[in-house]
Amino acid sequence: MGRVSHAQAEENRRRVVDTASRLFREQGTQVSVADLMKAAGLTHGAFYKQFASKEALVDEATAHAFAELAGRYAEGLERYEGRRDVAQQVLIGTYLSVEHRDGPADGCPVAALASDVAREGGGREARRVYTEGVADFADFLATDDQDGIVRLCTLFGALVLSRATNGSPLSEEILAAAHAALTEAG
Amino acid sequence: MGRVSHAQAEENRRRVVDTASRLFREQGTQVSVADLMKAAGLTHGAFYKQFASKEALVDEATAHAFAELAGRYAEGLERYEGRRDVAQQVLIGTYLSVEHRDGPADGCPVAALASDVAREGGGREARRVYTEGVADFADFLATDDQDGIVRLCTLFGALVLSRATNGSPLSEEILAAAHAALTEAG
DNA sequence: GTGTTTAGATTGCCTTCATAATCTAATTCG
DNA sequence: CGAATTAGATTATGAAGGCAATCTAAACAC
Repeated sequence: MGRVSHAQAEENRRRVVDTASRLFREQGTQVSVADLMKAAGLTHGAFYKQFASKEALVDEATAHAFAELAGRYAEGLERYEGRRDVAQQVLIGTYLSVEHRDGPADGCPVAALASDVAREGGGREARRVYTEGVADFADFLATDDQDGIVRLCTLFGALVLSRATNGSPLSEEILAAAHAALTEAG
Repeated sequence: MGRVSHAQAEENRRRVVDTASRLFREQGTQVSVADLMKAAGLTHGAFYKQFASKEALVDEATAHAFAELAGRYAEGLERYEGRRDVAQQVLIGTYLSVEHRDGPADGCPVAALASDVAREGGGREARRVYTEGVADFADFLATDDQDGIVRLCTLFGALVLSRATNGSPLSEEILAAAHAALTEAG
């Protein structure tokens, strides 16, 4: 109840950010501070000792999610030793999987946060981080004869549409069609 | 202000649905009943004389938005006398315009409602209507040598990403890149 | 070890939400 | 014209929202 060690407090803070970054991706940034803190195993009153406002947390959680994503494809590039086309194909395969569709919480923040970022005010940190993440992702997806931006649109669009149509067979058709298109002329 | 004529009441109801379909596309389905009714020129108390619940209105407004969309490309097909490729190119041009990016309120519901529909419960009417709309849209976009689903993913993905990155030059780059890709091998 | 600091809990404030009941006036129907 | 109906306004209710003040106990500094 009372106080807790510096180390513990920092770990708690990290857990709040991590939980937020997952919950925001899953349910949107409008999840309540109370629900969020409950999910992190704390009470909502503890929140404002660590964060200035909910907005500040949204910014921080967004950055956290994008840092994770950046790490993931840096890791992929490293594993395939600069064979970028192979790393791309592997990523596309997992990106367009039903697991990714059904698990937005630890999935791509570009897909999960698109509408929240779009509806936020224009001058926000979250938007800057998001835009940077989109640019990096597009760079990663570029091929010799195809624009990375266009490939990202297709990849991203397929995931978001498959989520919105989930429950209908169309959802899987979307994943399959986009996968085929993105792997043929890679 | 007491009662109002049958005709007036029906027109009011229509205005509420229409306002809702615009506001939901612009700000998401979590806009409050009070704000919605104020925008429609009525008080929030009047709402429940016409609609069973907010959920019911979401369903109805979603269907309304999609009916409008269906009308729009039916009209396009008609205007170009079955020249489907021409109708497609015209639609793609307006779809990937900055006007469409900046005006979600009377824009494509597939793009505007994607995340709201995805986060709604699975068994909802809005989701069924949405899925049907996606299928129809994909059919409309198909070409001889390209899958309509994939083209829809690219088109839709570009618009949503350009909205989320709006304010950065990347936003316009996305629109331009997708436009080029979708018009070259049409 | 004593005193200060502080993480987290508890509680409360004020706003906003969806929904409902009551009130009011006008329209519709006989 | 008069009675019944009803659209919309007003007001109420209870839940949930963000945020802040206070409380408490443990961790640190000395």
